[in-house]
Amino acid sequence: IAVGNAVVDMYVKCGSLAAAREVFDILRERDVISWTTLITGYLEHGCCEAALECFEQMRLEGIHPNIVTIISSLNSCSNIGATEKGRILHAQIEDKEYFEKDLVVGTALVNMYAKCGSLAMAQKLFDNLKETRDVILWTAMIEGYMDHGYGEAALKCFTRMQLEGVPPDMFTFVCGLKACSSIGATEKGQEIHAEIERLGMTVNSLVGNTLVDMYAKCDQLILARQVFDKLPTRDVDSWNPLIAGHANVGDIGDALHLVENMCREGIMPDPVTFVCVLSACGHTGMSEKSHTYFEAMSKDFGIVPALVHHNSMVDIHCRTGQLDKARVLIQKMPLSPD
RNA sequence: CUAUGGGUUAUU
Repeated sequence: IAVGNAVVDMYVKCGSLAAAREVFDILRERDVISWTTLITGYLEHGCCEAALECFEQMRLEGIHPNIVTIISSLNSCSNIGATEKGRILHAQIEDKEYFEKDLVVGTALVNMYAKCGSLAMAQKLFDNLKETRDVILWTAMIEGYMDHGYGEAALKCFTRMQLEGVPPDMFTFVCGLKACSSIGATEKGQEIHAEIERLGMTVNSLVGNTLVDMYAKCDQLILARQVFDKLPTRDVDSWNPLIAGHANVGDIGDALHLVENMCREGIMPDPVTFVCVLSACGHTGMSEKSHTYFEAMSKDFGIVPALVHHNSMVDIHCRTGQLDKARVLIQKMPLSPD
């Protein structure tokens, strides 16, 4: 049975969920590890509903979930915002008081409640963990506040973490910067920026790109540009926030210049770049130009317009009062409108 | 050394 489980796990880790399922289905015996391996496989492939169905199926077949199964399933709930199911899983933990104080279980619970927007519950469990709190737990809590519109609370949490002597890592910095973006806290952003510089973490492309995004979202385009210019490597994800920043303040000309410069450096626009460009058209009422860019997307750059792009086109025509045209666009969409 | 915890950019 351990060999069979290892084979299922191997296929999961190789990214072949179908093969994993096939082997799982012909196993002569299945234990809690077989099921948990499959459930985690669905989770890792983003099939969270399937993962949760699998959890139910397992119970129907009389296999009792253990704490690992629960942690994995809590993650599925986090990813799809399945609060009720998450609450039920939480209640199903045997030795709940014991496991709530376990860092891994506690973090999975805090993360689940935070992602589902039950911040009070997340905070309560977080407080309960007291001495053992590590950077991952802190980051889950900060991200929860940040993602639900509580930028101030997120920053307070970020500060408290440092006061308690837990050093932030790149994930924490990214959350802190996003919290600044969400409330336009330029000064706090600069403070965090200075710290990132001190630690030499600007060489990390994720952190560097997030800094550009933070300044751009705070409408500090000059500062955004300064960070951008100092990035050791620039990819499309470094250009996009800068382009979006200009697009959002209505600088369509500057936004387009940036796109040109990017192309000149050999970096091709991606679907996000075009959302920025189309959004800029919307903000400046350029409904005619938008068709040019929309067509160039597939013709010149080989990017198949996604739903967001079609939605942007609809938005542009609504903003310019061309509701009839917007209606036609919706009707003629090659994708099903949302 | 068969399964388990946090991550960046865009439209409404």
